[in-house]
Parts: sequence; structure tokens; C-alpha cells
Amino acid sequence: MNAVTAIETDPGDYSIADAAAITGVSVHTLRYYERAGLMRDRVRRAASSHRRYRDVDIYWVQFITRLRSTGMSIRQIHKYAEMARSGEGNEAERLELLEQHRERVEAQLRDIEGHLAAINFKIDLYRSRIPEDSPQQHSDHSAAPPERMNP
Amino acid sequence: MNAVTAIETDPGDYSIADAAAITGVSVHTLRYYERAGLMRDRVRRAASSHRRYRDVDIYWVQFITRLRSTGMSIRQIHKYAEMARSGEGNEAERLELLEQHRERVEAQLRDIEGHLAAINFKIDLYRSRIPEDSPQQHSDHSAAPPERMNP
DNA sequence: CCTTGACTTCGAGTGCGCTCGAAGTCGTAC
DNA sequence: GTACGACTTCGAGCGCACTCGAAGTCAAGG
Repeated sequence: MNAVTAIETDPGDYSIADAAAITGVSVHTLRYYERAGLMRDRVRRAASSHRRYRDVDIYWVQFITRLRSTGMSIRQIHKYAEMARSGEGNEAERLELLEQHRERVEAQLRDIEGHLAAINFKIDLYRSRIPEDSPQQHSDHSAAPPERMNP
Repeated sequence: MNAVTAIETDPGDYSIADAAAITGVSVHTLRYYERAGLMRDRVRRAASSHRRYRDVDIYWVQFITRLRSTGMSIRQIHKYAEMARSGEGNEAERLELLEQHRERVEAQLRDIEGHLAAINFKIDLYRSRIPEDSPQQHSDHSAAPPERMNP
């Protein structure tokens, strides 16, 4: 069970280029994430010191990509990864972190829906001014959205 | 109809501090937006050279805030504002810009929904590992999301 | 043996969107 | 008159998340 050959030949081991292709994250960013302490597990190395990503690493990258895409900061992901790295005993804490994030994402979703509605409203406003011949005043200003805008 | 007094006393005129309070955008940022050419209309000034925001300015700020919140860049908003400033004749172009943004926002919304589902999936995974007493192995790894993750 | 190319590390650079601070000007209150 | 506070301009600074580049290593192919 030679570790090196095992690592080199094991299917389910990917080069950094492969990992980048699979995850859609650039090789630069993959290295950066690792440096920043975002990886859950230490990424294995071939004898050549080249990184060998395993499936779990890929999944992890895909998951933290989702966290990033929903606005979680690198700092926060680092914290989460650190907890995950330190093994059992902090599951409740990790869960809490995720649940807090979930709430932020849900709020995000609601906000964006509101913004979308306002944008659609404005689009309709433009539409009503263009198609038929009525190129008089442009009272573009008040893009009054479907819902109240101010607190 | 003294312009100065008219501007000073007109209700519907707000100081930059008022505008900041109303829009939730900081005074620094309001000035920055103006410098960056994001304002549709030239913001009026009192004799003291203090800015006097009118309702339309407020509405505009609120709208571009929505554009910002949905990921439109300052550069793009500048372009849009420039078109709006240059008066009639480019409504179709403005409409197109907004519609393109709308599509991006809709895509954003779908993406976030997917991310949220994956996060919820992971949360459920944690939940199943915590409440009852079963603190054995932690096979946290594969946060297999409800939908396929890779293209 | 030598080239090629895919990787390595590490520090520096970039772009974005603010955010701040210094120095100055007003207008009102005491 | 002078102190105060709210504003003004302008340039510089900051934090974040990458992104890049230089210089080096290594394995395989010709």
C-alpha cells in the first residue's frame, strides 16, 4: 500500500487543474482558499508536492462556494472550517452558524424579490412610454415600487 | 419667487443628513454617488452650497440602491444615469439595460434558492447527528445537495 | 541530457466600493 | 465676536476577495 502510488493512481484524486475545472473555481483561488484556511481537510500531496484533491475536498469546495455566493465572508467560512476541522463536540455551534447564515440568505432572498419587483415596475413604466407614439414629457422620476420603500 | 428662499424653505427639500436618514445611505456615500455621476438630476444647492435633495433625488437614490443591492456595478449605474440624464430618445436602450439586469437578478434568485436548499440540506444533516445520542463518526463531508452540483 | 509543461511558494498588485480625514465655509445662538 | 455644528471639497486610505507574477521543482518525452 504505497502511499505515493496510491495517491497518484487513485481515481477520485484530482489535480488542481481538474479541481478547478470541476468546481469552477480558479486554480489561484483554490490555492488562496487553502492558504486562507478554508479547507476542511488537509489537501493531500503527490510525491511531487502537487495537490491531489479527493472527492470530499471537491464537495467541500463546492459547498463553501455556495456559502461565498450567498455572501458569507472568507473570515466566517474560515471559522466554520476551523470548527469542522477540530472534530466532534462543536456540532451544535456549527449548526448555529449555518442556521444564522440561512436566515441571512432567506432575508437576502426576500430583499432581492422586492428589488426585482421594483425593477419590473420600472420596466413596465418604460414599456408604457415607448411602444405607442406618445413621446411627450419624461416623468421618469418616481419609480414607485409595489411596496413602500421607506421604513 | 426667490430661488434661494424657495429652495431653503420648500418642503420636499432635504439636507444630506436627512437624505441619508431616509435612504439608509451614508452621507459619505451620497456624496460619492454624486461624484461618481450616479445622480439623474443635478442635486440643487442652497445659498450656503449645502445640498438640497428633492423627492425625485430621494426616489432615484432608493432605486439605484436597489440596483446596487442586486449587484449592478457603479460603472453600469453610471451609464444608466447618463442615459437618463441625456433626456428622451434612448428609452429603448435604457429599457434594454434594465431588462438585461432583470435577467441577471432572476438568475441570481434561482441560484440563491439552490444555495439555500443545499444549506438546508446540510443543516438537516447536522440536526440528524445532534439531538439524539449518537456522537460517533463525523462523515460531514459530502453535503450532497438536492440538485446536481456540477455542469 | 534537455526541454516542456504542469505544478509549487510567496509576496505583491488589482479593482471595487466605499470610508475617512483635513481644512475650510456658513449660519445661528449665546 | 466667537463658538458651534452642519455642512463643503478633495485626495487618501481601507478591507475584501481575489489575481498575478517570478522563480523554482519535478516527471515524462524525445
